[in-house]
Amino acid sequence: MKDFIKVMKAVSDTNRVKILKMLQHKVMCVCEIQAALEIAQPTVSKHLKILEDAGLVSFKKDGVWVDYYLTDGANSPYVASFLGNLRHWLEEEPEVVELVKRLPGIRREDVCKK
Amino acid sequence: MKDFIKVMKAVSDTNRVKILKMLQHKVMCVCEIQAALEIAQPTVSKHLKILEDAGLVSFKKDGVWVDYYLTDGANSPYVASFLGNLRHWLEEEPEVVELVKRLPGIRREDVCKK
DNA sequence: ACTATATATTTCTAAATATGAATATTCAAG
DNA sequence: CTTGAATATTCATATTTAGAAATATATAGT
Repeated sequence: MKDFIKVMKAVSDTNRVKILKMLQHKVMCVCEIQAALEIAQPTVSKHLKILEDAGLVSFKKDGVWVDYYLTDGANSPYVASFLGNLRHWLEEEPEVVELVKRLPGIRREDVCKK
Repeated sequence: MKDFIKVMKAVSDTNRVKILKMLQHKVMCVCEIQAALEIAQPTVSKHLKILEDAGLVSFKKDGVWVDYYLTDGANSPYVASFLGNLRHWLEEEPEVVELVKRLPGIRREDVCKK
C-alpha cells in the first residue's frame, strides 16, 4: 500500500506531471526542466526526488549535468501502468501542448551556464 | 489537468483507497464504512465527498441511509482506467485482505443504530 | 409535531506539502 | 587546488490536508 500511495501522490502535482510529460519527449537535465517550468531550481530537484522515490524517473550523471528520464516501470505495476497511460493522457491539455511546443528550443547549451 | 489531478489526489489516501476496495465487493452506507475503517463519521463523509467530486463513487439515497457505490467511470478516462486497474491491484495487501475478510460481518442492521 | 438515527457541514488543530532563499556538494577546467 | 557552473540539501514559510468535536440537516417512526 505504501508504494502504491507513493506513486499516486507523486503524480498528484501539476509540475510533476508536466515533468513526466516532457520526459516523454526527451531526456532532460535539471536546468532544462527548470527553464521549461520557470520555477526555482531547488523546487525542481525536490520534485525529481519525489518522482525518483516513486520509481517514475531515473537519472544518469553526465559530468556536471544530471540527465533524468522515464523508467520502464519494471519494478512497479503502478508505475508501468501509469506511464503507459500517460502516453495518451493529457495530450490535448493546453498547458502541456504549450510546454511541448517550447521543448525543442530548450537546450542546456542555451539555458544553463548563465 | 484539473480533473486529472483531482482523481490522482483522491486516490492518494489510504482510507479512500480502502473505501474503493470495499466498494468493489458491495454497496455500503456511511455507517458501514465507518465501522469497517474505525474512523469518525464526519471523516468518512468527507472522504466520500472527495471520491464523489473526482467521479470515482456515486450514491443513492435509501431512506436515512446513503448507499455509495463505484461509478463506471464513463465520464473520465482516468477514473475508468483507475477503477479497472484497482480490480486487480492491492488484492494481496494485508490491510485490504483483512478488511475484505471482515466485510460480510459488517451489516447496517448490526453496525448502525447503536 | 416530537424523537431518534443517519449523514452532512462547520470549525478547529496537527501534520504534510510546495515553494524559494540560502547553503552545501559535486565535478570539470584551468 | 582553486574557480565556476550544475545540482542537492537545509531551512523557513505559506498552503493544503486529514482528522475529530460540535453542530446542522434529513428522514422514518411514533
